[in-house]
Amino acid sequence: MRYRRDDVVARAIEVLDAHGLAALSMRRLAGDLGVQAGALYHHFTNKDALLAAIADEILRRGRRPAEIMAWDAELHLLCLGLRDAMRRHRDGAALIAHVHRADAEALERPLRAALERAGADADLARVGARTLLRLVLAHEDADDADFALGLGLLLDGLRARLG
Amino acid sequence: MRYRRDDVVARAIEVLDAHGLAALSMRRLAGDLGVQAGALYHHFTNKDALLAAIADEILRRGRRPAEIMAWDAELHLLCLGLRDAMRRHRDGAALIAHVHRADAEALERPLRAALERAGADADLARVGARTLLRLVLAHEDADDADFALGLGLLLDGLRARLG
DNA sequence: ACCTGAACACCGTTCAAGT
DNA sequence: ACCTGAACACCGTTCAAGT
Repeated sequence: MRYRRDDVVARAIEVLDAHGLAALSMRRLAGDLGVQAGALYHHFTNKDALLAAIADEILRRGRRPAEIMAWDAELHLLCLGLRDAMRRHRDGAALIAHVHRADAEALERPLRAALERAGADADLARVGARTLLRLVLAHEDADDADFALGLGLLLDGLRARLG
Repeated sequence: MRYRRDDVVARAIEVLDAHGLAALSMRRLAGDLGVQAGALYHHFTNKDALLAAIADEILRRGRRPAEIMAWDAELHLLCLGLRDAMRRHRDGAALIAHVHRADAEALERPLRAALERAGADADLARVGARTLLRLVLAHEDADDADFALGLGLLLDGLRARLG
């Protein structure tokens, strides 16, 4: 069989959903595709690059069109969207958290941008974005009420600084 | 050579500090001690148990005597203590975060207790403790000003609910 | 109580060579 | 462009047997 990069990502997401992140090894995925493990290195420079591509695809699928709204409502919606996207897949939060360690920038950018539009300075925008993102990643297993409570705590803190 | 459990933990912390969490394998640690890898399973049921013992020891070393103070000052101090303890070791935050995944309870308890003493109900105490802990783990690499800012955000949110 | 020796069932990664 | 075959240098874990 011959595959393109996107085929490999799609199959990797299937393995993830069916067997979890711990089972998603290069060898296992290759075996699933019916190719040798080394063949995957034609598509990705290493495993982290594959995981990043999976995270990209998961987040792309969960992306919704931007709307014009108040900054706190926007942050709320961004966090909910992120939470929904990652909860659609087994070990989604663990995967996103792993990728976030290597590239914090990409995930935090939309949150930071919303904070800056609300008048936050660079420091507050950066820290606020990071803290919100960590909150989302930390509460994957929490129910919606717990998540809303944690998010409310943080948004209150931000409101106290941004009016 | 013959070792006791505590010797192994102490040496593991040395390996951690010198070479990082990724290099801290059972085989490597055993080699460093001059024993076979299998010998470690006399002291720990598995690698996670070893990592938990390391985390315990790191946090034990960082523990300070309890003082009587306002709940928000106490939370502030607990978070600072946790941050200091884990920053004393290479990959300290990653190690604590890993152990926290398996046993969230132990690390969150003191934070939750402080929140309950402040009048928080069970939900707010649980979510507040978890969010604070995640904040500490998330900002290992941040400078003190960024950390203080993130912590301030959250404490403001808590103050708004607890008076 | 603590360790050896040896095995089992895995990993990620590289690379010359093939089509 | 994509894959094979085979190797390299590792993992965590188990367990009978030794002292």
